[in-house]
Amino acid sequence: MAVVDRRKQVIEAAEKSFALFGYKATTMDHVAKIANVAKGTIYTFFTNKEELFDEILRSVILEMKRISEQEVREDRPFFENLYHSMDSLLEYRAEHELLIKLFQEVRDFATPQAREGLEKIEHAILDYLEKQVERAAQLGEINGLDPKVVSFVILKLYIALTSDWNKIHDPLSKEQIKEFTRRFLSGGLSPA
Amino acid sequence: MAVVDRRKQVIEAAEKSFALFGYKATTMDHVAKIANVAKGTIYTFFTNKEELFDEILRSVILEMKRISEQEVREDRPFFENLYHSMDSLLEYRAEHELLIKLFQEVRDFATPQAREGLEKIEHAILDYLEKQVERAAQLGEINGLDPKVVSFVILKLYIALTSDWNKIHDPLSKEQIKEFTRRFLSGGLSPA
DNA sequence: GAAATGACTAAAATTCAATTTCGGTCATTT
DNA sequence: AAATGACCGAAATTGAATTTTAGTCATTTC
Repeated sequence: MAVVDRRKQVIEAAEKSFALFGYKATTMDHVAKIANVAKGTIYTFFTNKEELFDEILRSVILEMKRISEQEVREDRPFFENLYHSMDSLLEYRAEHELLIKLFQEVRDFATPQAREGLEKIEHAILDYLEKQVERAAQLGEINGLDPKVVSFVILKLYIALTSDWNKIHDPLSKEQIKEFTRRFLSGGLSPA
Repeated sequence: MAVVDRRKQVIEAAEKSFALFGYKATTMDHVAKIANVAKGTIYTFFTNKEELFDEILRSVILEMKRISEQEVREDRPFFENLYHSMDSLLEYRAEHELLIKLFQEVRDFATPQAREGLEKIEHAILDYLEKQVERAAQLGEINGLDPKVVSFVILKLYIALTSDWNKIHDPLSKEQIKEFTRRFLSGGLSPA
């Protein structure tokens, strides 16, 4: 198109700035500058800073959904799909600049908007996980425990192994995590 | 005894004050006042405020150990013992004034000493849990997954169900938690 | 005349010096 | 020898002055 797409410019600038400086330290003036746009222009597309942030989050969530769906094959067993989904999801979570920055911000400054943002992402993951769990339950691949609780516990399990664990021990390798979750989720603690 | 036990007076005063005001808001002057003792006297027993706090923590940990051991019968199955231990432990954690105050303090002020205190307690629980898990593994009651990881995951599972869950949903009843953990730990997600 | 601008405002955040609080000491008292 | 509490310096708190920033809107641009 002949005229520049200012909305896109704003979004791209905001993506960069939020990922680089986090929510609090991103100023609307700065976003406008990077976007090569006057500040007022931002407000013709987004009612305020939080809305702009929301837009970025929405696209992150969409991207995460796309990534994890890539790993799912309808004909593969639930555990296989689950492992690949969680693995790529948590890798994304651990490597995406914006998410890293938001984690830091929550830890160091407790910025409410950053916390809420991460909660939204976690919620989206849970929603998606729940659907997979429900499907597996219907196919009789897993037992009938409440899918809401099951998906919640699965997510917490993965976070425990990939991140909480590292606060007191050396990180587990991907192979160790895969092996542990496979055995733990498929048979619990019962002897083989 | 004829002479008053000043050490005991100090400890009791500190227990009260830490439980009532948390770490940061407890002043040595105030502890001295409650204990009916001059401030200098405290320093003949404890080198500094952190040491005094540590003394209180140590007795809390001892009390938790006592409580959870009360629930363990060598002749009962591992899962039974585990459930009763965790249940009483987490109930204690949720009801003990000092621990409640420390959780608040970590949440609201991020006081390092309060955080470290809670970490010490969690570590003590993990140590104890690990021993139970090792014993059960030796008896062939559970499989041979790494006891360190298993106990870590068990603790995280209980915390997920008894406290994390409540941040987004109505609390689960004790019965629901018991039933879920029993089925989940003994058989994973596999169909019955 | 619709879209874009950027100077402007009110509110929020930051700074910093003055003041207060508090952990820890130690000369004196019991 | 044990206990005390006035005292000290460091750290935390306060609040007034200053700066920053989200959001507005009269003006300009195309």
